[in-house]
Amino acid sequence: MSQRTQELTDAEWAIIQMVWEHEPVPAPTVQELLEEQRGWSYSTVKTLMDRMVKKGLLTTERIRNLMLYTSAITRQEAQSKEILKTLKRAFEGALTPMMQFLLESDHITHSELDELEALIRAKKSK
Amino acid sequence: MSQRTQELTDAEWAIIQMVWEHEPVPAPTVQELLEEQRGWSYSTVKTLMDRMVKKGLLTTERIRNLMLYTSAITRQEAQSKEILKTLKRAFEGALTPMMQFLLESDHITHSELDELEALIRAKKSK
DNA sequence: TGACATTCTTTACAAGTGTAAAGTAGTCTT
DNA sequence: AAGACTACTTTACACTTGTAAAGAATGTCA
Repeated sequence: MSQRTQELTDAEWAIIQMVWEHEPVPAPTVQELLEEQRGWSYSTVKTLMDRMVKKGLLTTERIRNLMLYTSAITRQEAQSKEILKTLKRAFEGALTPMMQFLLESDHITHSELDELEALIRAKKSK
Repeated sequence: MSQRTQELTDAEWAIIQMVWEHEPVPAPTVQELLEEQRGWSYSTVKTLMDRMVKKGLLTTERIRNLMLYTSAITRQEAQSKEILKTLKRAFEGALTPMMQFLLESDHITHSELDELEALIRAKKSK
């Protein structure tokens, strides 16, 4: 059980985000947190979370009758995996074209550009 | 049929990459091109491609007995969709953290950094 | 014209995903 | 102790995805 290098599905992303922010957290709380955003019923959330435990994405600890869920992978790990997937699939592994694409997409503000410039400069001087 | 704003699966990415590079292209050719990489049989490739037609990702044109496939979305559209998905899922829509993550992650070379810097500067002056 | 070869079509099937209803069990309140 | 809450468990079901075998149709060469 639980070979990690799993990919997260969309539903799993929604859930694990909440877990990262609130862990250790019981399923009902996660359901409430996602109510608005997704409109999932308790059953749905609980089912998803239990599947995630089986996959090794979350772990549980039982306190009396309450199950508390905790993430089993870090946000960084998950982000990294996700980005690499996109990089491989859509850009055939080439990082610069992907960055370029991001820059060119119109969703970037002037101040974000400044920030990035600073980041690059910092990176270069290292 | 064929509302577009579909996401591509992994198999679909593999196929459409070949289509972009060789279109208009018949299924057997795509199968040969992917033989090495994926080891898919003709049936598999053909099934996938026909599903993609149904989804509006590819179109076909029949010449006598040969079906030629052509992409119905551009590489840019697909890349954009893919990146936005990652951005939304994994970075809650925040572009700078994602770029930062990319910068900090792997082996960006010095010259790539230069390139990016230039891109940013160009973008800013626009 | 019959035998190959090539390509297309039909059908299938298991695993994974999104979604949840219904039933059960334990806890709290009066 | 009965009823009401709350949380957990079981079961289900349709749709998508990866994978392909088997059969049908068409074209080609001897």
